[in-house]
Amino acid sequence: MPQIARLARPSQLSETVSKTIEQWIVDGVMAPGVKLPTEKTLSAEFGVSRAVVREAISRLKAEGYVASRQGAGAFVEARPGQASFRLTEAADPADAETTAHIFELRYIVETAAAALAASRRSDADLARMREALLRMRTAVADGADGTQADDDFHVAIATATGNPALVRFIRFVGHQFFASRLPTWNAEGHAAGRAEAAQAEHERLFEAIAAGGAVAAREAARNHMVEAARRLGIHTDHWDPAPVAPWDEEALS
Amino acid sequence: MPQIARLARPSQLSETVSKTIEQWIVDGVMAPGVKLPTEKTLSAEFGVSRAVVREAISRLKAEGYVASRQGAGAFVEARPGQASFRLTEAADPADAETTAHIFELRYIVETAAAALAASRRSDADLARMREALLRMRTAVADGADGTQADDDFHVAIATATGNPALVRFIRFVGHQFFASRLPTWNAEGHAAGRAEAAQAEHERLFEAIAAGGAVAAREAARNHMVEAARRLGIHTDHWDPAPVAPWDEEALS
DNA sequence: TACGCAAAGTTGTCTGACAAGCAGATCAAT
DNA sequence: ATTGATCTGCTTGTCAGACAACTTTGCGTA
Repeated sequence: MPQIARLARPSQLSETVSKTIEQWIVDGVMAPGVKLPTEKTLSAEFGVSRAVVREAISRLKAEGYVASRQGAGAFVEARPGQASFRLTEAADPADAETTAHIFELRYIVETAAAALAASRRSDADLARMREALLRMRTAVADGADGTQADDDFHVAIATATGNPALVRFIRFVGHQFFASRLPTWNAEGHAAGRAEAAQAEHERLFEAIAAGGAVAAREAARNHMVEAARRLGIHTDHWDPAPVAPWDEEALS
Repeated sequence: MPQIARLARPSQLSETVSKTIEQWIVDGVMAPGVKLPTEKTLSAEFGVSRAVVREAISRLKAEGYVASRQGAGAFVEARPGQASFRLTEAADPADAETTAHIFELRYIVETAAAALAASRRSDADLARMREALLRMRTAVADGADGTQADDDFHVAIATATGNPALVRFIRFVGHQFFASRLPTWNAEGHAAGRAEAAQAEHERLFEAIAAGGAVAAREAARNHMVEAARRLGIHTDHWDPAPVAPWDEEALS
């Protein structure tokens, strides 16, 4: 069955206006902190109604490029890091290749996070991981749905890194690809032993992090992500194996 | 001089509506592909004008959570990966700690990208890197601004990975933190030898990638990112050193 | 010079109208 | 029975106007 592509719709005026202003900002034509032209001016210049301009500015606000103050105007956001980021182009299909690329990025970040979690985790972090692990153990034993516990386990690892940007990224990707955990945890996954295999990987990952072994944690996470990819039919041969090395763990303290 | 916090403004109605609907989506109350209530219904339910609802939906569209079709309605986006991601909370100040966290994430991704670029790069990729390198060489010689060439060099490396998600991420973060390159390339940076030092790091990174050495590329990128962080006053002692190991490079082919 | 106030300007919200497109039902032709 | 055409009702996209809430500017007074 060939992938049926979505029929393209004409862009809305508000999207066109929004993209144009975004380009001004990205190209540096409008610098951070600078005030945008008034809605009245933009309406006249673009030849559209004020409502269209307002919707365009709403888009820019949602994307973090612009902040507005009633009575004062709309300003280019000056704080770096506020703009939003998308893993894909709007026109990208939800195909296997796109998913594989994102999964590779996820692999890079999650293996690094595991190593960091091993060296930075607190008792509270470990308790959080343990709790999620227990829920997954129960799910395996009962043939039940462990996807949420699986997600929570990964977020707990990210939390142990103490880096909010990492937490936000891992949480975001985990949610966007929540469906990727279904083949592991659905009835078929249980019957085929995939849930049990995933759980063994989780247990190993947890042991490494609890033991404070950054190298072991990295390797356990790497293995888990590779196996997870395999369960989804994603090829991983060309992924960076993130080499395992003799390691001086005292240097991490 | 203490950081002066922005005075909080009341949320706009459209933002409140938008955040509420986003929560429905994130919590799974509204599943991917499902049709949102009509604008008329949302307007009545939230007790706001239709214009506010439209602005809220414009926000959700900008964030990739929703796609609308004229005459049909607005639908929860079914394709994973379309939603947008922000590295920070809207209320986060643009302080050094936030920047450091983001820099660490960038470090993780860019060091991995360098290793991948070394094993996957094409002649065209190398030409692109060389071109950017040459522009930076000229900037060092002339005491000129090399920030754009610096950015282009990093994007060329990301491009060599062949992973569009990596390219998008590195390009995005590079643009958001464009200002982080100024201390290297401004007059003071030239006078203090920072531009020259950065360029030496770039040259080493390029040599490793050109030679196809994933381990050497990783180490060169790691060193460059750590030095770049130091130039910005960011502490890197607790960063994952991404160990260098004896490596079987045949396994990468 | 500093403060208070008014006026002008700007964003936020509401309302109403019409255009453009979609979904579903119905009917006719094959 | 299936396909194509047409119609109707509904929904989103855009426009215009009005008013509320807030900000900025300019002027007058102490």
